[in-house]
Amino acid sequence: MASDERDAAMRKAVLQIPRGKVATYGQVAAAAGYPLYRRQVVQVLRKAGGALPWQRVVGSGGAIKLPGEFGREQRFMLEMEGVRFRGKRVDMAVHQHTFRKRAR
DNA sequence: CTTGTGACGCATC
DNA sequence: AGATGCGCCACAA
Repeated sequence: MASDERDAAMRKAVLQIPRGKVATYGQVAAAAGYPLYRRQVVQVLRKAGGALPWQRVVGSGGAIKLPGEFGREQRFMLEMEGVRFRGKRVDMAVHQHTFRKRAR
Protein backbone atom coordinates (compact mmCIF):
# COMPACT_ATOMS: atom_id res chain seq x y z
CA MET A 1 0.00 0.00 0.00
CA ALA A 2 1.02 3.56 -0.60
CA SER A 3 0.20 4.50 2.96
CA ASP A 4 2.97 2.23 4.21
CA GLU A 5 5.37 3.99 1.93
CA ARG A 6 4.35 7.37 3.31
CA ASP A 7 4.73 6.12 6.84
CA ALA A 8 8.19 4.82 6.14
CA ALA A 9 9.31 7.99 4.41
CA MET A 10 8.03 10.11 7.27
CA ARG A 11 9.62 7.94 9.91
CA LYS A 12 12.89 8.28 8.06
CA ALA A 13 12.59 12.03 7.89
CA VAL A 14 11.98 12.23 11.62
CA LEU A 15 14.97 10.02 12.32
CA GLN A 16 17.10 12.42 10.33
CA ILE A 17 16.56 15.21 12.80
CA PRO A 18 19.75 15.37 14.90
CA ARG A 19 19.83 15.86 18.63
CA GLY A 20 19.44 19.48 19.58
CA LYS A 21 17.48 20.33 16.44
CA VAL A 22 13.82 20.31 15.55
CA ALA A 23 11.63 20.27 12.45
CA THR A 24 8.04 21.25 11.85
CA TYR A 25 5.28 18.82 10.88
CA GLY A 26 5.10 20.46 7.50
CA GLN A 27 8.83 20.16 7.03
CA VAL A 28 8.79 16.49 7.83
CA ALA A 29 5.93 15.87 5.43
CA ALA A 30 7.70 17.76 2.69
CA ALA A 31 11.01 16.04 3.36
CA ALA A 32 9.21 12.73 3.09
CA GLY A 33 7.91 13.77 -0.29
CA TYR A 34 4.31 14.47 0.69
CA PRO A 35 3.94 18.21 1.37
CA LEU A 36 0.19 18.02 1.91
CA TYR A 37 0.32 15.29 4.50
CA ARG A 38 1.29 17.33 7.53
CA ARG A 39 -1.59 16.01 9.56
CA GLN A 40 -0.60 12.47 8.85
CA VAL A 41 2.82 13.09 10.36
CA VAL A 42 1.02 13.22 13.67
CA GLN A 43 -0.66 9.90 13.04
CA VAL A 44 2.70 8.35 12.28
CA LEU A 45 4.30 9.69 15.42
CA ARG A 46 1.44 8.39 17.55
CA LYS A 47 1.49 5.05 15.85
CA ALA A 48 5.23 4.77 16.43
CA GLY A 49 4.56 5.30 20.10
CA GLY A 50 7.97 6.32 21.40
CA ALA A 51 10.04 4.45 18.84
CA LEU A 52 10.82 7.80 17.25
CA PRO A 53 12.29 11.11 18.50
CA TRP A 54 8.79 12.60 18.44
CA GLN A 55 9.84 15.46 20.68
CA ARG A 56 11.87 16.95 17.84
CA VAL A 57 8.78 17.63 15.76
CA VAL A 58 7.06 20.89 16.54
CA GLY A 59 4.48 23.16 15.01
CA SER A 60 5.10 26.01 12.62
CA GLY A 61 7.22 28.73 14.16
CA GLY A 62 8.50 26.35 16.80
CA ALA A 63 5.28 26.09 18.76
CA ILE A 64 4.61 23.07 20.95
CA LYS A 65 1.33 21.71 19.65
CA LEU A 66 0.94 18.86 22.05
CA PRO A 67 -1.51 19.87 24.80
CA GLY A 68 -1.37 18.96 28.47
CA GLU A 69 1.20 16.85 30.23
CA PHE A 70 2.82 15.54 27.11
CA GLY A 71 3.38 19.06 25.90
CA ARG A 72 5.36 19.93 28.98
CA GLU A 73 7.15 16.64 28.68
CA GLN A 74 8.17 17.47 25.14
CA ARG A 75 9.48 20.85 26.13
CA PHE A 76 11.46 19.34 28.96
CA MET A 77 13.04 16.72 26.75
CA LEU A 78 14.03 19.32 24.20
CA GLU A 79 15.60 21.61 26.73
CA MET A 80 17.38 18.52 27.90
CA GLU A 81 18.93 18.20 24.45
CA GLY A 82 20.06 21.79 24.59
CA VAL A 83 17.20 23.38 22.66
CA ARG A 84 16.51 26.96 23.71
CA PHE A 85 13.06 28.41 23.98
CA ARG A 86 11.88 31.92 23.34
CA GLY A 87 8.73 32.25 25.39
CA LYS A 88 6.47 29.38 24.38
CA ARG A 89 8.28 28.44 21.25
CA VAL A 90 11.52 26.92 20.18
CA ASP A 91 14.16 29.36 19.00
CA MET A 92 13.86 28.27 15.39
CA ALA A 93 16.55 30.64 14.16
CA VAL A 94 19.01 28.38 15.92
CA HIS A 95 17.42 24.94 16.19
CA GLN A 96 15.42 24.45 13.04
CA HIS A 97 16.81 21.49 11.15
CA THR A 98 17.28 21.76 7.40
CA PHE A 99 16.67 18.54 5.47
CA ARG A 100 18.98 17.63 2.66
CA LYS A 101 18.27 15.77 -0.48
CA ARG A 102 19.23 12.17 0.00
CA ALA A 103 21.75 10.19 -1.93
CA ARG A 104 24.01 13.00 -2.81
C1' DC B 1 -21.31 6.63 2.05
C1' DT B 2 -21.30 10.59 5.66
C1' DT B 3 -19.52 12.61 9.68
C1' DG B 4 -16.37 13.75 13.24
C1' DT B 5 -11.68 14.16 14.81
C1' DG B 6 -6.76 15.56 15.00
C1' DA B 7 0.42 16.73 18.22
C1' DC B 8 -1.28 21.08 11.12
C1' DG B 9 -0.70 25.73 8.63
C1' DC B 10 -2.05 30.04 7.07
C1' DA B 11 -5.13 34.08 6.54
C1' DT B 12 -7.89 37.01 9.12
C1' DC B 13 -10.03 39.52 12.98
C1' DA C 1 -1.03 37.24 20.99
C1' DG C 2 -5.19 34.42 21.12
C1' DA C 3 -9.42 32.92 18.72
C1' DT C 4 -11.75 31.52 14.42
C1' DG C 5 -12.40 29.78 9.91
C1' DC C 6 -11.01 27.11 6.07
C1' DG C 7 -8.22 23.94 3.33
C1' DC C 8 -5.80 19.58 3.59
C1' DC C 9 -5.94 14.28 4.36
C1' DA C 10 -6.32 9.67 6.65
C1' DC C 11 -8.95 6.97 9.60
C1' DA C 12 -12.59 5.29 12.77
C1' DA C 13 -17.43 4.93 13.73
